[in-house]
Amino acid sequence: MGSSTPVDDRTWLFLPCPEISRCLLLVQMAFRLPHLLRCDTTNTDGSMFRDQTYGRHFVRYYCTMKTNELREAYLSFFESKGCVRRPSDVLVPKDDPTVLFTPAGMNQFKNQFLGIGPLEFTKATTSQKCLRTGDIGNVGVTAYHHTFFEMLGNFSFGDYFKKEAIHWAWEFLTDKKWLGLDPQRLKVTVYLDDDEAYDIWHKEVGLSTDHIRRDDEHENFWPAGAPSNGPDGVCGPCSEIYYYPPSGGKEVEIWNLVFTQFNRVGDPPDNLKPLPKQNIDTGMGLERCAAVLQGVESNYEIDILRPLCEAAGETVGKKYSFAGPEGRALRRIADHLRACAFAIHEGVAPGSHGAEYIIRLLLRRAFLEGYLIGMREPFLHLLVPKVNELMAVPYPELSKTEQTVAGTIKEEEQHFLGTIDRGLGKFEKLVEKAKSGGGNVLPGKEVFDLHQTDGFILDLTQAMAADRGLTIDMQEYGIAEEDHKRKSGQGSWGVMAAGPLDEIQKVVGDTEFLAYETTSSTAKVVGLIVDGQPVEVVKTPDARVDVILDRSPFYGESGGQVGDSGTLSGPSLLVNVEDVQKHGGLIVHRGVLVSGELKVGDSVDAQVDDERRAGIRRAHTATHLLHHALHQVLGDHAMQRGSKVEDDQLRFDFSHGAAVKADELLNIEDIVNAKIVAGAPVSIDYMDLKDAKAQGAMALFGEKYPDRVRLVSMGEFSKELCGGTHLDNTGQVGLCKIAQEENVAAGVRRITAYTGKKALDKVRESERLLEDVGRALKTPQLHDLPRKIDQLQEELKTLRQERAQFTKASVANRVGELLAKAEQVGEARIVCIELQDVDRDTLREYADQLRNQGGSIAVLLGTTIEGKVALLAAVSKDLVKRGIKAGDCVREAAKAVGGGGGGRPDLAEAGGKLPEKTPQALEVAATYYRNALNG
RNA sequence: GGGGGAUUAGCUCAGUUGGGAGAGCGCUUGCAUGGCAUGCAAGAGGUCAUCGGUUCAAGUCCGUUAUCCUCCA
Repeated sequence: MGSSTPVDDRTWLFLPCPEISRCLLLVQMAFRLPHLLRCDTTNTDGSMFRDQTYGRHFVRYYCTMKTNELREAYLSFFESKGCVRRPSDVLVPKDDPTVLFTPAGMNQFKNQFLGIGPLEFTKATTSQKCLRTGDIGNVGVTAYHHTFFEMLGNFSFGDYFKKEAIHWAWEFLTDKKWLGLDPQRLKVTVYLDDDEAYDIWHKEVGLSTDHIRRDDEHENFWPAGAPSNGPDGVCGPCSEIYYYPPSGGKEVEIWNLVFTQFNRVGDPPDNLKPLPKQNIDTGMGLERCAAVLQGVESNYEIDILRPLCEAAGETVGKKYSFAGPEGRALRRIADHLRACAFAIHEGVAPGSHGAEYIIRLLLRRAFLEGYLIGMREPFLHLLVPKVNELMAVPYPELSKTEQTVAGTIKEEEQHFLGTIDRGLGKFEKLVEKAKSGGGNVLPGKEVFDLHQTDGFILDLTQAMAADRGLTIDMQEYGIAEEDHKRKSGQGSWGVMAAGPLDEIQKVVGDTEFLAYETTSSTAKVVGLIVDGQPVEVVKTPDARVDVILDRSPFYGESGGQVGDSGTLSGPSLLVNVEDVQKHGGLIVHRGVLVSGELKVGDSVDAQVDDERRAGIRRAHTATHLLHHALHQVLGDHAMQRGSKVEDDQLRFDFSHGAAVKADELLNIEDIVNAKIVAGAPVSIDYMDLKDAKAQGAMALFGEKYPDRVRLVSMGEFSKELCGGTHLDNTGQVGLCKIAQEENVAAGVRRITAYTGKKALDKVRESERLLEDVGRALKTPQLHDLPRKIDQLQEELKTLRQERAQFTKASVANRVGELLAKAEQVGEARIVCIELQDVDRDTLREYADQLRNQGGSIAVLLGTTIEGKVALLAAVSKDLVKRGIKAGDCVREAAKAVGGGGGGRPDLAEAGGKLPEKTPQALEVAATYYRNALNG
């Protein structure tokens, strides 16, 4: 490729081009790319470029608008319009149960759109990292599909509306100071009857009518099709902006302006009620727009993605080119890996549930692309540094978790290789079966079963089947898949609609939060909810009720700390509060009405269960000590990944690649308890987030923090951002006992520990258990127990062996006698007798020895075991050949003792419930054998 | 959150309609063999994960618990 390099760190981009003069080419390129800085068709020595990807003639160029610059330009443009620049929300929202991943820029502003809570600003702009898996099949195939992408957005909460949104979008796209795109290449759409938007585009912006199209509710309404099909809630028409590339390729939707102006209530007609406050929600795909500005045909060719595709190619040993045979696979690897790296960075490791499962799926699909190319060892993790390098400008924090993320990915890759390995055996059997049946189709049901139980992704099975000239019955597969989906139960995503709690909050505002200062106070009831509906009064005894107070000493579950419990009381009124949750700024007391009645407006005494709160405080402070100890013993990578703090017990998840060794665990426990004994003071300070970080405070990646944070410090060794309730001094924890260490997801370990009273209880419990065992084994010296148990087991084994030998010997003694007394029918003998004090094994031993020594022989033995009859029939091989069947015999005989049985022709067993009838059963058997031998 | 599956010898795994617990590798011993993954023979090694149920009889059928794998949302 060309020898000269760009003047700064800009990356050359490449396009095929016709063989034309350099001058003409420059004009053409300048026309295409408003930000073109430099372009070339030849090397400095005048020779033509040669490249297998782009052919003989291509142009090499670079332009000012790198993706990072576009992102920055967008944000500063809207800042200049008065929007507040907000950081990207986390990719995996922890406090929004309606989504697994942030799907769009507006997600972090849900409450502002719904009018819940205070408005710190009325317009905002963001570049939001998003993850969607709905179109995963298209990723790598089309030019524009991603799972992970960034969305540029500007938002208005009752501030500016259509006019500004449209004008600003146009200004940013076409003004030479900003993107400077050719207006002739832009066309827009509006919703069918949105004349307001149409007129702004046509009359104010000056777009000619052939550049404006009206589209229906499925194309130009949010949510799509909402007027006819719902869901209920806020909605509105959209206006989309399309770019028509000079290459004549397909148009690209680069910007969608959503005008949320309605609240949908029920089905048409007249179901769209105007909202009192109108909002703006716009989204511009960063990668798409970058592709337009950089003059490339696909998002995967832009400066922050193409190098990743190329790096992916290198790790699998293939050269990446867009149209090359591995192009699609490498793009998928690049896309999925980017998504996984970001999610894992935020602490969502591959797992079996929720978001964690999606990440596992993405990672496995990415790995599979490499596997099908021929990779048989982990390779994805090698690309993590490349992702971080390309995304370092907007997300510098990625570098801090690089090792953990790469390690987690590597572990999952190895894990998946193991899964593939295990499934291969079953797959081979399927192939065998299909081929031996003469067919070349694998049954869909069994292929799905392979997928469902062994994680064999369909693509893999298909590829491997194709290698052997087999296909899969996809229709049957589809049926099995549907069936599984139905059985495993489909949950529905919540839609964006305000619930009764939001209504209450709009009226009364946030609950005043007293939990840091006190555990009891008087308060006024400002809202009651029963069965999800707001009510004015509750008087049914035992009714479950959610109570909202104007102020509350209760701590609502958050930051891993469980909600308080306690009571709300008044004259002749008692509500048991069992759980307390936070909903936005509200504290929701979930409880049961024990007595009296509760009305909105009532004054109540709110009393937190002090003892339980004290236990929670012990556990929470101990959690910080544990976090500190983990860093000391395991290293700084042992970052918190989640926690659950309860009454004197805690669960702490952290990243660590391997099981924590026993001695490490002891060491951790020692450090925690040393810090407890040290009695370090616990202090709480409020400060700006950046100051706290400057002090080295530990914060969770992927957690959203407000600008003012609460810093919890213990002595000089621990500083964490935390909203929980803590002790005044670490000494008050008393004791911390680690109970368990386990694996929860790839690269994530969990420690369970107890504090205070429960720690003591746990120790006592195991002591008592040991003492019980010692008593049972008559070993008062507990340290003798392991030896005692070994000794007893050895003894038991020896006795069993001796007994078996003894039985064998005693059987041998009697067999001769039994044979001597046996009934003779021709050449054969019949032995039908009852034995005393023998078990089933001994009966078999008799039968074996009788057959070994008795030549042609038919046997039926009976005995009584635990009040029930046991019968065993045996027939020597020569008699079996004559058609005498032990199974038939024993079945007949069993009827006489009220039972049934069966077995093989040479040996069969049966039982019955009537021991006193055993002689009759023996007679039935003898008769059966006689008849059979004579017949 | 829900679904499917697994758990049998030290290891890897078979085990049909319920009727006598198996193979390969490894281990021990003996014999053969001057050498590499040597050959032959014998042997040891099992709470069939757990607890309960059905049955005359459960590794096998049903349920519980634990651990692991896996899928769906």
